[in-house]
Amino acid sequence: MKRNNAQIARLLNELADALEILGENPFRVNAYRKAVRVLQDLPEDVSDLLAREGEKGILEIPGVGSGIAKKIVEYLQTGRIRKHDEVMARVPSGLLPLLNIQGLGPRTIHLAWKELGVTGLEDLKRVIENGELARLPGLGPKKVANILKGIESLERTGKRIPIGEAIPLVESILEALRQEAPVDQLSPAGSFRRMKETVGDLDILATSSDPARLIQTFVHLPGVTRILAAGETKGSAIFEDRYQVDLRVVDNSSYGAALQYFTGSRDHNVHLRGIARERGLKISEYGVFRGEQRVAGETEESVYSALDMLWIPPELREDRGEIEAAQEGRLPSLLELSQIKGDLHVHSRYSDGHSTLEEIAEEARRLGYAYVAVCDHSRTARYARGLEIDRLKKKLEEIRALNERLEDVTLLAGAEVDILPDGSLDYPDEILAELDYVVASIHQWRKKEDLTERILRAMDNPYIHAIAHPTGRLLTGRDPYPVDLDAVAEKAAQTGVWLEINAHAERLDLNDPHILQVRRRGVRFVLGTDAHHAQQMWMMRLGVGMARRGWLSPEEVINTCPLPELRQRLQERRKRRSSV
DNA sequence: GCCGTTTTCGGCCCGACTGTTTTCAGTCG
Repeated sequence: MKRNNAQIARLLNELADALEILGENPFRVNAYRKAVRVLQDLPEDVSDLLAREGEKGILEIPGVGSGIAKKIVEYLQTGRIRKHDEVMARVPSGLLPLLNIQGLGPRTIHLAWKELGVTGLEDLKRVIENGELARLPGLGPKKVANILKGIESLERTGKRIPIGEAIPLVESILEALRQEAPVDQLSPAGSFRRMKETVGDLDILATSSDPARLIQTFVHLPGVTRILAAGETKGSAIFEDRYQVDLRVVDNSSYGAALQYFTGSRDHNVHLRGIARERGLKISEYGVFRGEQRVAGETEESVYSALDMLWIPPELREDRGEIEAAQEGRLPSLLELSQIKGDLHVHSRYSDGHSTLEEIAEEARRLGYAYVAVCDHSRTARYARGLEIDRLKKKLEEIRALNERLEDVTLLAGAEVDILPDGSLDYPDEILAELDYVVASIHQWRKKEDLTERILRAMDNPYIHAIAHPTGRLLTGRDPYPVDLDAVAEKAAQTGVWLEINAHAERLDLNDPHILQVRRRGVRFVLGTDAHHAQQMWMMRLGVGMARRGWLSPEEVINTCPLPELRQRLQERRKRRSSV
């Protein structure tokens, strides 16, 4: 996210928190939160936008009207937002984080503050312990116990879950429910189904001949450490002290409406509801209604169709233009996992991977791939047992020999070559020329170093095909390194270098906002799992998820090519550069 | 605070669940 956008989003979010605790009009609070989400998603820094188009450009950001536009401009000019300062002066800052406690909302925080003088977490724990909180009107022992558990849960984890971590859990739950309970239809929903890079709660939707029994089975599955709710239509449980999973059971006639509703995103649904209202329709999780009459709901297709639009793939449902595209019949034909012909970034035992070439080939065959590129680290990457040239040559020989024996799958001799501080590459050109496929990447950099120039220079080398994990971010813990992605994308389009969508669960780099930012420049993308064990090659589906969220069609992704075409393209890149 | 092919004012998604209630408020998604 752009720096000014991130800062303004943070201030507006604080402002929203504080106003909520003060009891301000919830719609106003919501307007701030909406602006926060839009700013976080905006591909351009608002200062650039202001410089280029003036305040009118700011006003064109959806969800930003005159009030918030003024605050954005004020921040850019003074570094502050007066309204934020004023409101923050009225609310103890220690109260804001309390909104993250499950079971505790703004009304109760307000009450505890005004009645008991609570100004932070320590105060809150005190009035829970001494029983004061439970004596407030509307509260009682059970609510307070619930809040206490919310505090414990937040102190234990509180973090969003990477999608790659959620997938095995959700699939094991779905499997268990199919085996042990009366289920008919069953699907994940929520941000998990939209393949967001991190998910909060996990949502599952089902139909059943015996909903009560299904819900009871669910909340008593192995792994459940706490039951939050178990009603007629909804069960909610914490798995392994960490993952909240909600199961909702609905009637077959409203399954599609419920799936649509619980898949979200919230912004997508709000937008849909607005369109429904204009047409005298009402959408709920039970269906689409005209007055009392249900006009759609059995399938998701029927819901979208009732609003005169095409069914929208879940990965697009973020209110980023997909609704307009669906109305105008111009939704993209999205990349599918089944179209991926090979993995173009896997490590072997030669460097820091754990699988042999045979094991990698076998897994590729099992996944139905035609090829897989084994890209081990180059010599400078000593921490990762990067290959000296003699070992690289030995690997080349082994790959050639193995390819003689392999029938369905071809191994491509590759390397993940470090881009050195001066922008040169970690192997000489004559060595790179012997390799089928070369990705270049940065693993070491100085604090505050702007890496743009280094990457741009590397792209002048005719022997590299792609830039691996172009922003260097790690999903949990490390921000992107300072790099001007627009400049990189522009050069990539010029030179025919591809940009990697690194599908590793800990990276997802590029992610969907990055992809949306750069794809309009006409760059091509390549997917690689960066697997360090053959068993990690399943993560390709995470990369496909990012690509779909980035609106990519198969033509934009190199590894949808069959092997002969891929070889041709690999050669073209080298010819193209040498003829310039 | 935002927004507008019925609106520049009056809406803004809305239902489930729980706990505290004696008909509903708070929280959540």
